[in-house]
Amino acid sequence: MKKNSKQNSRWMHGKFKCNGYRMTKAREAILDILANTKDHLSAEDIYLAIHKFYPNIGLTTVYRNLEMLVNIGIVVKFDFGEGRSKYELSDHYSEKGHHHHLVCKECYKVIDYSDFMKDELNFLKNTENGLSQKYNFEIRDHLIQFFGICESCRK
Amino acid sequence: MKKNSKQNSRWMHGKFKCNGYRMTKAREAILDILANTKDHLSAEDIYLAIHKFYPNIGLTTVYRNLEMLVNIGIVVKFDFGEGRSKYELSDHYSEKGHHHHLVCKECYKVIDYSDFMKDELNFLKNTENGLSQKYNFEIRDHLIQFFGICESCRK
DNA sequence: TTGATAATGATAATCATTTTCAATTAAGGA
DNA sequence: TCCTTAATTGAAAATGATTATCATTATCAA
Ligand SMILES: [Mn+2]
Ligand SMILES: [Mn+2]
Ligand SMILES: [Zn+2]
Ligand SMILES: [Zn+2]
Repeated sequence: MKKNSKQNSRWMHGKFKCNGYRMTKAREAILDILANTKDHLSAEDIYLAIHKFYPNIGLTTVYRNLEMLVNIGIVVKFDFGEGRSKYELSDHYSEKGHHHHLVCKECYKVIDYSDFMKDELNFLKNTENGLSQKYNFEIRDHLIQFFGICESCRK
Repeated sequence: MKKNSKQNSRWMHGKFKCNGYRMTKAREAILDILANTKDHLSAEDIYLAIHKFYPNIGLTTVYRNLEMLVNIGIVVKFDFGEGRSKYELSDHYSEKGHHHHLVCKECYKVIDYSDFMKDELNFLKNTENGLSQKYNFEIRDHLIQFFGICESCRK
């Protein structure tokens, strides 16, 4: 596992405790993997990565913990159309910060972008206000994705 | 099935033929169901609806045809986080026109909206231009969804 | 150190979606 | 209308991701 395992476990400890959860090796390891990749990983990807260091942590545990981490808002789950979910640290806990995705319909490559966020914010502020009012719907999150063909698939 | 089966089959015929596909009872029926609902239906929903009129059309056929209809752009497939895909006539072939969705995280109710499309268009034009240029990515579609809590789940 | 209980792992079960393959059918020309 | 042929279909089995079970283990506040 990477260098900053210790730090991670520390700042997470609080978050976990106040939700009635315990800090375990598996959770530490999952967060570590996610904190040290720029990719969007499947449950199995994470399982395999962890398996090298902790061969006794099972795929089931990875699934269970990912669900929990998604619930408390530390991890985000995505469906890019591949037939299995991909996970990533949520904006607030990631170096990436708030961002969205370009998804290649051909090879499923995913590109993070955080350009034009000023425009987005502007658009969302107005739209979210209007929608939540009109439909009496309390908006919590938004999902924005662009689908198309990536550079290498175009050649 | 509903009244306008005949019309549907007619305007579709052309689209199918020029793609090398044939017009079959199953396809006619699927389009009929989709054209006459405001809901977002799962493959099984569609299968069950068809089954009343054509008890010999199987779920497999529904899946196969939905995939084909998605490929030629007549139907759109959505993942609202429920664990199974939902289908809807694509904007161009639906009375709804271009729209997006509010999805309740609690009960998975889906609300169609087509408000603030002027703002959206404005935002997208600029953003899509910038992104496709910067990442050398040919944008084909966009997905915008708002997640939150619906009126009845809030009570 | 200990007790209550959260968490785990191996396994089996679910469940949506696909694959297989032999039988059927749509469509265009004779 | 009749034929030919390739597209389409249905039943059944297979796949593959995710979840449920349950006995065992680990965490952590007291
Ligand atoms: Mn990302
Ligand atoms: Mn819709
Ligand atoms: Zn690609
Ligand atoms: Zn709801």
